[in-house]
Amino acid sequence: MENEAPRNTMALSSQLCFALYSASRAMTAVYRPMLAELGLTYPQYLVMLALWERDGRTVSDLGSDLQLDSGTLSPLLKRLEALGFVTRQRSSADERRVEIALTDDGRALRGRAEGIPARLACEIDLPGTDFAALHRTLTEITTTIHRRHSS
Amino acid sequence: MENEAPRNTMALSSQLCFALYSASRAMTAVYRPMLAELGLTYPQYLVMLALWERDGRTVSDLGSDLQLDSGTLSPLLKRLEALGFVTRQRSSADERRVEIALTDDGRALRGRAEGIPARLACEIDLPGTDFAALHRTLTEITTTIHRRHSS
DNA sequence: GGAAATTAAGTTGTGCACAACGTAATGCGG
DNA sequence: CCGCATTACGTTGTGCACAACTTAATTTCC
Repeated sequence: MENEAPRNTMALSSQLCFALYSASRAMTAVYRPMLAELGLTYPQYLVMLALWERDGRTVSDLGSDLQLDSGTLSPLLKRLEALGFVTRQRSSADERRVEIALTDDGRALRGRAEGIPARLACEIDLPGTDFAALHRTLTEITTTIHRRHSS
Repeated sequence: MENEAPRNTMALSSQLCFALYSASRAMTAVYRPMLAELGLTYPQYLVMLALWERDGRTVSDLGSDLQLDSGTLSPLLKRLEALGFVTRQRSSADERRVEIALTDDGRALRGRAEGIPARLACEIDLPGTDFAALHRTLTEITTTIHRRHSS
């Protein structure tokens, strides 16, 4: 009972942010070898997921989905283009925009990626864990932060 | 009812990993302006938290706390040394080790950082959310992944 | 005691994140 | 229609993450 101030407020292990940061990196590490088989990094995989869902988006469309700016996406998309998975083309209607479209190889990659969510779920199988609730909570935190920050 | 196959398995928004990744980045973004007042980045703040808890650790001690390797920590610790918050000194007992110790400035910084967890909690206040449960679940995921990967 | 394995840090190179800035195209108010 | 703000994308620079490698010190085992 040496101190009755709020207990452990500054302990690394008690920080929610650190738990998030650690869990996110650990999860990415599980994906890494699976994605390496496809030749993708984890952020590249997220971009491909967005494009498989809806093809032919602009850089800023993708940016608002992933909450990434052009400083991150521009070089990433150039690498995906160099890998042959997407094309980058200036819109003729609005020369400021760059349309990102899947190539045949990019579309074909989806088939090879389809097993990943299941393999992942298997690797992090935790019997007592409600992943749906976790997903909801995380999404709510994220959207709340974004809402407050943009106001 | 267009399709009875596992619904949305490949949708970006349904990926737990994406929810983790987004929440972690959003949370870090909330910290950034507060930490900027102290002159720290977020990973530097985590290292300082670890040192405030126990001073005089080696690089690999810190690495096992934060799950970071020397490739990340060595330059980060050099920057903390340049900022005047830590010293780096080869152990005389074992010349391979480098002891990281807080300077007076480094210890003093703790006082200025003490308000941060509370300010943070205020910024992401979500009435219906059980943060303790979230913390437990995230920690369990992280430790499980680490346990399985090291085996 | 000495060779070989192990451990601790550091370095190099790649790829995010993100801030700050630059450029060019578009929209818009007068 | 013209100046000016806005939008879209790109570039530059800094700082993580992480893999792969290097160097040097220590441990282990014969």
